[in-house]
Amino acid sequence: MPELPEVETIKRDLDPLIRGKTITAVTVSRSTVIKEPGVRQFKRLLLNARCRRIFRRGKLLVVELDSAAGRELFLTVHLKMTGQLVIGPADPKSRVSFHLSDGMVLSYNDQRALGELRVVKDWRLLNVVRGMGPEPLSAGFTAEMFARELHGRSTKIKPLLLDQTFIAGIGNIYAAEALFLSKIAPQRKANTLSQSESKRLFKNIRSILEKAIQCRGSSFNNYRDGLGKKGTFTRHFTVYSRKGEPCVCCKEPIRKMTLGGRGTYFCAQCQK
DNA sequence: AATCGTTCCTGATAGC
DNA sequence: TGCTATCAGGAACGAT
Repeated sequence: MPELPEVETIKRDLDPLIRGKTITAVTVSRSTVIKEPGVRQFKRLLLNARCRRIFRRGKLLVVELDSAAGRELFLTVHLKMTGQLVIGPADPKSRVSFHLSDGMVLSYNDQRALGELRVVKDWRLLNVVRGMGPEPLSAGFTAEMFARELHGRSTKIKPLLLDQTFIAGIGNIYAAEALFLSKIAPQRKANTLSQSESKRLFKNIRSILEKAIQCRGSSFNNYRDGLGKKGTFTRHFTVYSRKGEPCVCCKEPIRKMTLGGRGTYFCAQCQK
């Protein structure tokens, strides 16, 4: 599932390739992924629009455009579980295709069609963006801020890390990996973490996200980067999807439980 | 505020 | 072997 490192990789791949390009055609084969406005309007607004840049906020991709009418527009893409945004030759499996002025095609692929595409005047007004928590890798977000926020919460730490209004961009894989690296049990209440545990978790969230970005993401199921290639962080998983396999640290079998409705992998021996 | 269930969706797979 | 029920989960939403 695309989380911050995967979405960041896509953003970095696509940005230099779409800058200044004009959208010459939009084809839609699965209209339900287009959430706003209607499909006709969606196509009309994007036709002959010019791409300025693409950026990321949390797990959301945002393409900044100048419309044919000279207005500022934003195409937002949330990949959810199986979404892919890939530039290259036309892809017959795509749900939505954006044909570009240089002959390349930006394809939105999505096996399960849970993703969401929008064209909006102001991306900051989207529900998913309003109230979104801090970017874990931004310089303005400090270990002290993180510790203070944890202190005020009585909810379990692992579901809290998945809460996008608490911190942006972390999903099921990196929450599990960061907690293992920090030796913190996923069911611990956030406000029971000591200062040193909070600080350790903060640092490890950053290091795991940075390392995953270096690896161009985790292709656990069907994630692909902006050029259609797999990421390699999957081979660095310590707990995620490793139920029954020996812990890399103590050899105890990795366990799986459900927390907040999500599969949660952990080592009962190492994580306290 | 925290927690739970429901919805969306389709391919992989566990279990009979 | 072959079928079917279950599972995977990001996020919004409503109920408790």
